[in-house]
Amino acid sequence: MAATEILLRVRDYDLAATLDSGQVFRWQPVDNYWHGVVGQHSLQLKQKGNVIHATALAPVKSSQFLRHFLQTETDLAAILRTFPDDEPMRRAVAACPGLRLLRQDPWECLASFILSSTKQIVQIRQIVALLCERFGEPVTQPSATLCPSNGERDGAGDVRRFSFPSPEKLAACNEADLRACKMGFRAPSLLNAARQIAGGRIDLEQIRTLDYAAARAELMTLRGVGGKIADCVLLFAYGFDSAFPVDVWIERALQELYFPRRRASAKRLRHFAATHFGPHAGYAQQYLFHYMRTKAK
DNA sequence: AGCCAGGCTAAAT
DNA sequence: ATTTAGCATGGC
Repeated sequence: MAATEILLRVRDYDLAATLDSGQVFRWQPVDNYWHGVVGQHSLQLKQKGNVIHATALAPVKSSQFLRHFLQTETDLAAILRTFPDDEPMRRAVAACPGLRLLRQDPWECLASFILSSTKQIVQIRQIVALLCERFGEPVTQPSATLCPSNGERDGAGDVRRFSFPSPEKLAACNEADLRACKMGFRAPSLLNAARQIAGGRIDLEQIRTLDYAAARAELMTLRGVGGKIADCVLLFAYGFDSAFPVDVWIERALQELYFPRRRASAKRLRHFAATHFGPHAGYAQQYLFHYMRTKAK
């Protein structure tokens, strides 16, 4: 099969940490490469120093989609300079200096985070993988060496991959179809979101044109989408850098790192988060999240 | 066995 | 205006 090699020069970039940081759920390390899918492109990525090597398993016209997804032209140093100069932030950045935010497709991001509530990241990955296998389109040609007995790997150890299922595809499902992907009580929320979007009642492209507050309110009209999930989508898919998703890890981080003496209410923590971290608060959030998750182990 | 997991919603203070 | 069960499922 024809493949395309893409080389991207980067600086201040930690590809592995970024793909494994809980903002995306479909990338896995296989033999020194990260395997994943961006849109309809099946990709293998690896970083050597300041170069990211990408192999697209089918021909691509331009590397633009990949540079956009990876945000390789974002000046990370400039963003880090806007962070508050305090001890917790310095420690969080020092723990992973090349951690980045990606720029995801809004629907994939929204759907994935609807599935994320009270799930561990490993389980979110499993649910999303099942959803894509069942309802996505194959993005790699199943080869003659494909072993149907396990349905996943061919002779070279490669993994069959699928696009993320479209809203229309999921809108045509019923709740039981989705529950079969182990998503439990999240199934009706995902189904509703798919139908709202497929039916044009929510326009994910139009949300780009709104300001942060309006975009957030629009996403939160969806059942199963509260402030945290809306902020994840605004940050990871639309690039609203001021969005600061507050989950259990971040709540713990703020409490332990910034209010170690007294117990702070959830409201106080949210207010602190919204005012303390500056115009790229979302990046700061990602550093704190990564710091808390890695220092625990 | 029981608790908790990148939450949200509706009900109860 | 805040706090608290219930919600599926799986890993430990």
